[in-house]
Amino acid sequence: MSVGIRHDDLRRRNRAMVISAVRRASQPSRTEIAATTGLSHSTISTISSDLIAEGILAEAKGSEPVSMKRGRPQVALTLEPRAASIVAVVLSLNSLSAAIIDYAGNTIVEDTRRLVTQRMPAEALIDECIAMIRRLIEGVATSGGPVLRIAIAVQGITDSGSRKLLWSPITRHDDIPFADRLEQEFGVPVTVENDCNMIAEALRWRDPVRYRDDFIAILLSHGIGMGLVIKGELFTGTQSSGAEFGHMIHRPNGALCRCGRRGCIEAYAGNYAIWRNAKLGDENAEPLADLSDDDITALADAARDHDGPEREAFRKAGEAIGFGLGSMFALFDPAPLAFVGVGATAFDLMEPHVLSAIAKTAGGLHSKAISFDTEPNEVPLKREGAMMRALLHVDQEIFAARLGGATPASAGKNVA
Amino acid sequence: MSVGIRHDDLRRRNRAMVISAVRRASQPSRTEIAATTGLSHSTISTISSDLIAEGILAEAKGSEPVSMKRGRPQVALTLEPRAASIVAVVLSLNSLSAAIIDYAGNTIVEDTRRLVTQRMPAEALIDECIAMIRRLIEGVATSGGPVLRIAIAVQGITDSGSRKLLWSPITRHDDIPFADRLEQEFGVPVTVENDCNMIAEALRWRDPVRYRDDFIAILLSHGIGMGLVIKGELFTGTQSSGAEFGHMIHRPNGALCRCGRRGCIEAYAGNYAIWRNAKLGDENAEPLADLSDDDITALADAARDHDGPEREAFRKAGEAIGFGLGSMFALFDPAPLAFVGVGATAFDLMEPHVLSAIAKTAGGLHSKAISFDTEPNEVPLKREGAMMRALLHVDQEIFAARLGGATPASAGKNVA
DNA sequence: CTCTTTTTTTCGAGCCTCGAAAAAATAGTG
DNA sequence: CACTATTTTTTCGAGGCTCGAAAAAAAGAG
Repeated sequence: MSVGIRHDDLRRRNRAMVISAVRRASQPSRTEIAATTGLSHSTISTISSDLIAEGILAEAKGSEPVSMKRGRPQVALTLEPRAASIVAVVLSLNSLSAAIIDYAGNTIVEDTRRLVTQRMPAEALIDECIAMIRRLIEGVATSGGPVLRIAIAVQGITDSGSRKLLWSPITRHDDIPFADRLEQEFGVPVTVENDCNMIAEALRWRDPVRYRDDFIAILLSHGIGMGLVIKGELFTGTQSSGAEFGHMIHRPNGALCRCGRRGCIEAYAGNYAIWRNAKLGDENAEPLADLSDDDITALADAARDHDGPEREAFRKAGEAIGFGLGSMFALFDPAPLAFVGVGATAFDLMEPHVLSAIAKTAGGLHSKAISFDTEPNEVPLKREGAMMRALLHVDQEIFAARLGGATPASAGKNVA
Repeated sequence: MSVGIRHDDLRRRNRAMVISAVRRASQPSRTEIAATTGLSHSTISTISSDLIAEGILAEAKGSEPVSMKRGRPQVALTLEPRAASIVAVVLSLNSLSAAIIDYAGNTIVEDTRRLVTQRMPAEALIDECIAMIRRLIEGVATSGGPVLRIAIAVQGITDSGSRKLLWSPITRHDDIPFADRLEQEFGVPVTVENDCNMIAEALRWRDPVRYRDDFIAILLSHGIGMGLVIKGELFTGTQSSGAEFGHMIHRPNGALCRCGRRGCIEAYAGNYAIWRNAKLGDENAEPLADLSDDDITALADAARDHDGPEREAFRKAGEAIGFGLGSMFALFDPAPLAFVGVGATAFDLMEPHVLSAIAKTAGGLHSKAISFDTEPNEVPLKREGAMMRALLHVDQEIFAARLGGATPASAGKNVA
């Protein structure tokens, strides 16, 4: 059971609230923070002056004095960019990219490389990550705050502790201990998380009005991924990263899936499945290893142009997604949807079939709560998501907990 | 966003911890509470003497001095039965039952009636509840603490605020405002919740070792219901009680379901579906309104006795449940399962097919985490679940929040 | 009867948040 | 340009809460 609240937890939590309020709002004043947190002005004043003294927050000097009201003007608080930095890594099929990002969320430097991930040993994958991160860190050695966290977004299933890549389509190897190895190497906490979960995290920050407490991000690419936010929390499995929408069963004993099983949603709606249905008309054909985005847009163009196997393939994909969503909605009710990835460019071909399938399910009851949005480019979302995860960790676990003025890492600046 | 922690929240939360520790453990001493909550002995001492002074807890006098160690013996703390009482109501197809239960969880008085729920107007359902509760309360007017909460467990879907019965197989009417009407009538907070969720809550208290942070209770009866606990929390929909396992889609456009749609799991695994498959062999036949338990056990006996349509019907049921579980496990990983209700007596007929279906899904990966347990009698579980919900509310929301010595019920004592 | 051991209570110290009042900083006003 | 009204931020004392240490309480052991 959860443990009692000690006296020092209180400060820690309220510091976390203040930091979080500053990260969320754009340059809030102390008064605004008091309003959103419900804490008193005196408390906010104390905490924020501590945070400023510690070099975590700063007063925004040169900004617009937007108020134009009478009275003492509000002073906007910002995150101090040099308080820390983090590394966001995105590892996908045949591609690795990494960026160093400051505490305010500005990218300082980034790099991308093509790899042949499926032919590399597990160790080589780890080594490539380490090498890229090391190059980036060395390149910016002098500027910026200390790196306090590394977050990796990866295609595949990770453990619920975000330490290992349990299974991934980008490699034949299992249980790759990214977090342990990178922590050894850099002496900084590291997490590996599912890329679709990171996409969901990113959407929340991009459009907090639309994507608030409950929404679903579905990645339509070679496979089908999902990131799920329910009741304000990223939804993960109890043992793994979970939320494997693509491997819910659409038709028992149905089409052959890349995972080796049959009837998964992905086996109807993944790019390889659409291609297979359109070109081969054989649900049991071995899935292709990779397809270019152009292959898919070509299929979509053909489907838009004339009736035929292409159009039918997209219909089947939409149907599989719709029934799958209907089953999910039976569990937790409908929520706004974002379709991400190259498949989203063809979503117009699937949408009517998605909707008609949902209408045949329990989810159809509240179909007003369903809305679709599409975002073809998933890459920046993955990076933003990993970035936000890392920054939030620094906010909540590191900076909120620095009590008593003892600020070990950052060379003597605060303490006043 | 969540609000900052005020100074008085601290006491409230720690009082809640202490009460919860006493309810969970059997008669813990102050020392044990300090250990499980992580709070200091002095804090526990202060809080528990407050709670005793307020008449919420009591020292167990006549109990066994079980220790036999040296030193000052521990004094066991108990819940004071007369601190409060609650009403637990269970409303099912053609049956209404209610009980008054004291703060320690002992049933003081109970009653059950048969009703013809499907022919009653919505108002009549509410009125029957009110009448039964009123009779019970008047019967025990003098003894026991004041009624502080009423919890109703009902078949069907409720709203996420637990105020209304949105839809139910027991009546043709929708949106029945049980909570509002009963609150008006009794002046006490009331909740209506899905019965399967209450079953899950009850299992947690019956066997906290097996059913801890993650487990699934599936009710096999006329329809199929589910109560889901994930990461220690009862899982509900965002707008409704959710967790409608029975209406996940097993076969798109498949068998006719009681809900009017097609291919739901329930349309293969509900009692009416098994009966229909065994007797009529027609998936499209209109579902029967009701079946007796004997009808099902007769089918099960026949299926055990010889191969034939009965055995095949149970096979189809097991398959539907298995694929459904597999799809759920794709979302949040496998968890221990409890099959509850009359269908559980026939679970031996379904189990191999459930397992073989799961093995064909992503859930099959971690099949070691799956364990089955059966409990044929769901009625006491529903009542216990409703009881625990009500008691926990009193613990957490009412008694934990009685701060500042203002204890209306108990005459002035603490404050020192 | 005294000593040892364990539990529970008491007491002062140290934090934390809060409200009220003071200080700071600006726009309006004549 | 001095003064006033207004709004934000800081300061300060009060009140609460938890904690650790020490004291008190309540047994069994010898």
